[in-house]
Amino acid sequence: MGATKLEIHNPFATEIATIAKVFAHPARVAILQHISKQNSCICNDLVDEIGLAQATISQHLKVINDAGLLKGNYQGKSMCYCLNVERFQELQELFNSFFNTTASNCC
Amino acid sequence: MGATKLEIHNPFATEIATIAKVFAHPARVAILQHISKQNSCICNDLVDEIGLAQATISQHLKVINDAGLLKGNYQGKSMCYCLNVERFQELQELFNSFFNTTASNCC
DNA sequence: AATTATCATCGTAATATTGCAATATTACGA
DNA sequence: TCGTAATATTGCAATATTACGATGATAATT
Repeated sequence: MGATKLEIHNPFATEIATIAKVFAHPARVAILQHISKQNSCICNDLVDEIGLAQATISQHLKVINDAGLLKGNYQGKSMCYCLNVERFQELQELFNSFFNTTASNCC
Repeated sequence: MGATKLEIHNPFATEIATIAKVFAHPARVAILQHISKQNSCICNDLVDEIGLAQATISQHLKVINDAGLLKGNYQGKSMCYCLNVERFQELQELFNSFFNTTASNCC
């Protein structure tokens, strides 16, 4: 007991929760903001900007990337991260469909 | 080390993360869906519907309630929960403003 | 008042997440 | 290919979250 019982919930609820988890940490929100603000950005900038260790930033970037939200390619010695805007907007629409259907069903 | 360094992040990022956390568990998403679908609903129904123990449902309801998303009042022997639609839409707008500003800033 | 039904809270165990140091990997220039 | 800079991965400690049984509180019923 104690573990999240993921399997018992309906797929849509699980999907929304999975997406929400990506945004459920201020460091990841800040990283997304910074990446989009900079057009492209390297991990080292984020370390300075966010104020966490390089290993920690890299770990958060992995979570964001696993959600499909990054496009990255090497530029010289460093990674150039860029927001995958299509995927980002896809998640926004999923969220909005949850919000809209839930709210409209209500009393 | 290991603890979430909440205090170092900008207030907007922290706010978005706090909101996202509410939706970051499938049980809470399912609870919100069920509450809105039923117009009003009592905790016992949720226990049957979601498949978690009463204490666990109650705990999730507290998280949802702390976010201002519930209107509840006693109805006979049981609590009648109802979605606070105004607050719900407020959170939706906050989310959308994050999505929109982040996406529009991008390369 | 005792009983019953319903929900909240407490205590605790199990699991997940966060953060960092140390180390590994990758890419490039000399 | 050696050295260096940048990022990823690993391992571990600290903290947070999730889940549930037990208990407590409240309201309607008996």
